[in-house]
Amino acid sequence: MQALLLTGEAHNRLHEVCQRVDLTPAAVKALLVLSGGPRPMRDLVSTFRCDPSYMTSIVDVLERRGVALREPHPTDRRAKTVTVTDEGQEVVRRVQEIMSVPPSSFGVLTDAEQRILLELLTRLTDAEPGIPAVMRPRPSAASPTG
Amino acid sequence: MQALLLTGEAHNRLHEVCQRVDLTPAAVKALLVLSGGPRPMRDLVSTFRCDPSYMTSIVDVLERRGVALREPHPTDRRAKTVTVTDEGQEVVRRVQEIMSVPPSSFGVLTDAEQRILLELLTRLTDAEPGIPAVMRPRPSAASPTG
DNA sequence: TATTGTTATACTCTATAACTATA
DNA sequence: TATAGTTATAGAGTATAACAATA
Repeated sequence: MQALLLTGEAHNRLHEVCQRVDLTPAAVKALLVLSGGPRPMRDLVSTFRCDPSYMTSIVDVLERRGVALREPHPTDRRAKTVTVTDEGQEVVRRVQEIMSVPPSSFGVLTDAEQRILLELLTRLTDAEPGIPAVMRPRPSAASPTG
Repeated sequence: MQALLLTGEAHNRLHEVCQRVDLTPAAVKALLVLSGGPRPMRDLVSTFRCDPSYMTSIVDVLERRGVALREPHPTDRRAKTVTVTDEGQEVVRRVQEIMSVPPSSFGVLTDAEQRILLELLTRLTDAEPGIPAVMRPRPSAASPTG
């Protein structure tokens, strides 16, 4: 199961990931959402419920880092779509690999208990509107660290 | 059960709490830890793994707001202990009351499932070092909002 | 010499206001 | 007139460096 509880070990792990891939936490989250397919900035703004100016600065980071690209929107000339580059997809894979290893504390639960926890959390997050699909819990083959 | 998953609704709730009690999120967290009894600044610094200068500014907020007090440490004259005032204890009660109502998404789980989730999360957080007692999950009489 | 805490400062994160271009 | 996005700027949040007092 994914490192869902951003507390203790998993919280530190997110910062570790950001250093490893040389991106800020906000940029990593935006990149994960974008890995599902190109989107106009305004979609990102509504997904993250942030100010448009802040999203501009986040996408600036993604472009400077070479992991995403602004492109003209096909039908609306005011808008720009943001697309993940090949290097960006590689970064996404690295992030998901690191974050999919559960914190070592998961070792105190049996496999059956981990499956139950996963199911309950999945239903819980499904019932919360506005959580992007890539950030919802889902199964993983990995075993706990530590 | 407490609003443990700081995602979606519960995340917004924390910000709502901060506005209601006129404190920053960091100050609320420090106040919760201090409600367990007076502590020297250095303890808070190690609990929150932050810089001492930042803890100085957080305790400044608590003192200006009248919810905590710096007092001389009984044996170490370099140190200061931080104590919650009566008004501070009242604020703690209000914070705990608001945060103990589970997000409405918990309504998708049966009571039995909520108890299982609580047990699993309790064991998980018990296995994570460095999480202050007041921030661990625990039972609550309240029903989900919404 | 090491530790507790503060001050001054700087850097990161995020929002507001004013603006351009397009719908 | 309203919407998509940018720029410039300001405000929170958090850290680093230098320091005073005490251990």
